[in-house]
Amino acid sequence: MKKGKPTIHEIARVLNINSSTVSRALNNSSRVTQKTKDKVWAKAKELGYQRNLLASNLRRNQTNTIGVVIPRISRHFFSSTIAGIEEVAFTSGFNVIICQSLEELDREQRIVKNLIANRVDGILISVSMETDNGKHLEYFRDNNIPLVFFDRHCEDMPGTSKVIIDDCQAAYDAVTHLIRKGCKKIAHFSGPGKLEIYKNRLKGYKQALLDHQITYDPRLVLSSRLMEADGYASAEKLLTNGIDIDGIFAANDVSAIGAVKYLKKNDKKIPDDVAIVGFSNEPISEVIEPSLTTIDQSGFEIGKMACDLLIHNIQSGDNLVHNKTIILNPTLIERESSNRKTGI
Amino acid sequence: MKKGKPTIHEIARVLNINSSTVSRALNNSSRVTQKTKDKVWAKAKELGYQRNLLASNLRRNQTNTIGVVIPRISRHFFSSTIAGIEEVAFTSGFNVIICQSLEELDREQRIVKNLIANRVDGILISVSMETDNGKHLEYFRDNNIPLVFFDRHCEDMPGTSKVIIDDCQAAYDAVTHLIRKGCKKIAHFSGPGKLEIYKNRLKGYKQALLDHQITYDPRLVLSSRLMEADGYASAEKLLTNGIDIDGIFAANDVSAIGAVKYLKKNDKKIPDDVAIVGFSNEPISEVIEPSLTTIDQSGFEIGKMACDLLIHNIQSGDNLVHNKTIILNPTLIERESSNRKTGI
DNA sequence: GGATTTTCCGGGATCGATAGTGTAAATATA
DNA sequence: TATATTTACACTATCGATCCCGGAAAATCC
Repeated sequence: MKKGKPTIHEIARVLNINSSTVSRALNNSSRVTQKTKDKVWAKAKELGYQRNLLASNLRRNQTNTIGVVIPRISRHFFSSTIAGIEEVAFTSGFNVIICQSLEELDREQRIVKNLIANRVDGILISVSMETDNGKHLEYFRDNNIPLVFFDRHCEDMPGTSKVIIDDCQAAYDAVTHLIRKGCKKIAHFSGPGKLEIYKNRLKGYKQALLDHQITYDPRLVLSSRLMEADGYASAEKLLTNGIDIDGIFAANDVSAIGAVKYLKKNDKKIPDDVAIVGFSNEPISEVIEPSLTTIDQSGFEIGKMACDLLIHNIQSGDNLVHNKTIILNPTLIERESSNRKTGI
Repeated sequence: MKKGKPTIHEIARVLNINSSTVSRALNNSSRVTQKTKDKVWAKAKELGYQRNLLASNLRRNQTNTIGVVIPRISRHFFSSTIAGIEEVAFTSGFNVIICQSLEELDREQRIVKNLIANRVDGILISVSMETDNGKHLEYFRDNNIPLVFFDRHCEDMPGTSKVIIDDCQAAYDAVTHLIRKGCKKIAHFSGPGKLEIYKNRLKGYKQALLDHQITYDPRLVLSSRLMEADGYASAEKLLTNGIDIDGIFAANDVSAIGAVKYLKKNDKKIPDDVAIVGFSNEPISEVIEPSLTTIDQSGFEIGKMACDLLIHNIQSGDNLVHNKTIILNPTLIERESSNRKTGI
């Protein structure tokens, strides 16, 4: 007979008290007697009352929700960050909306608009490969809504917090590791040049070569979107063009695995003919044969720190805290794909 | 000087027209002149107006949002379903809220409550391993909010749509495949007995044995939460207890891989000593050595169909459609882990 | 016991957008 | 020109919860 969901007014009507009192009772306000609270709680349970968060959020002008924008959830690194984010968010009473850009700027822009329309209290974002500026994110700065980058960030937004890893150092370590293992001609699979993280990984690559008196050869750097097929194609391109290499540093594991597959298929020995280092420590990198040397980014930690920072910014309401950058130091995980006998 | 975000009233005030007209103009209603629309659009852009979905949703009593509850996004199967879900949802103008239960009933209940409070228009759910009844989901049925199960469903909710695979048949095929390859003593790694899908996989396992005159030995069925460590432990348990096996049918890939790791470590040959079949076709199953024979569930298709069904139910508002069950037929993918020479 | 403070609750406005109805102006018709 | 009809917008209530203000009742004090 009553079709709609019960509201506080419904409860108020039945109990013959005012709806404000019901609201206060449900919120456990000190301005209501325990006796009244009990009555209200009982009746609410009886009617199956469920607070309408739309109304509540509208009135309070806050949603207790944070938006998370990532390229794709199927990447282990990102699902780890989400796990970290959710852990922190949950204990602080925040909800999380997860959105995937699928590496498309267009989608990312739509998502961001939508999060704004949904009035999230803050946003955590790791931008897509197509994102070369933060124009679509300016709204947050202008409206004083906290935003924290993690991992992939925009260089044109200086006044923004971020939690990143030292990509340059990580790449430097990876390449140095290959050099120590005796590699002289190291190729680098890089991502879209727009992205800071790939620029920095390239920078680390170059610096490592420089510091070890190896001349930088631009033909050895191949840019792509770093999917498995890209890694496969890049390896193929190098070998079929007769470009001689004895090591590969790939900017992610997936492309490294593509290379592994090509090399194995063409009877190249890993690591003895070509040693390989990936990036991100995807679970698959441990299982593949040979297992892949890679850089562990500890996504879970990054997620936790980014979310901590964001919530802190939300709760302090203080823009002065906004500009905080946390740089984590990733660690090299040595596995078979670089385990040569022929070290220095 | 103006701190808050602009509203339609703000636009109305500036243009000296009524806010309803602004609303209608922004919604491109035919009840407003093009001239007025142009003015409103221009001013909205100028002020950086962003519609407040909270208010809009409250007023319209619909959110254009569907809630998705899955055990964990890091599982490839689930991230594929999400991709399918998002594709369909997006083209129909729906937003998606993704939530992970992390296989905990407690979390699942909280998530569901929260989705209700957020007034989602419908919900897609694949329940956690701890979920043995649908009590926390009754609200949807009672309030006529569409709900569609996919993959993991509750048997105690007969009047609910679901998109599932024929787990029994898939298991039957998998075990028959092992038998054809010459296995006589096939172990089965099963999940929590509460879940329909694991019951059905066990059923298919038993039926296949029966149909091929192999006696069912309860000692060969090991239940766990099917994590990698569980598979490892299960394999260890079988071998150290001196239980002789020559085949394993695992109810998911992750546990199968645990077994692979244990067996390789203990110098058992796969597939000649023990042949293995997993379930789900996780990407890792293709990469591991030996590559894993498994069942492909085509998560993307399941997600698309489930979302289609849900949106149809939402838009028709018709409870008669609710009870629709779609059963997909999964396919066996043969790889090295079951590729024995010693077939029948 | 009267005055003052405290306690507890009611009334009404409000958040921002939208739907239904009302009304003046514009247009069409006679 | 007077009337009927359409057009284009204004007005107002509403969604459900919350917050500020104020008033009556109860408790406290002198």
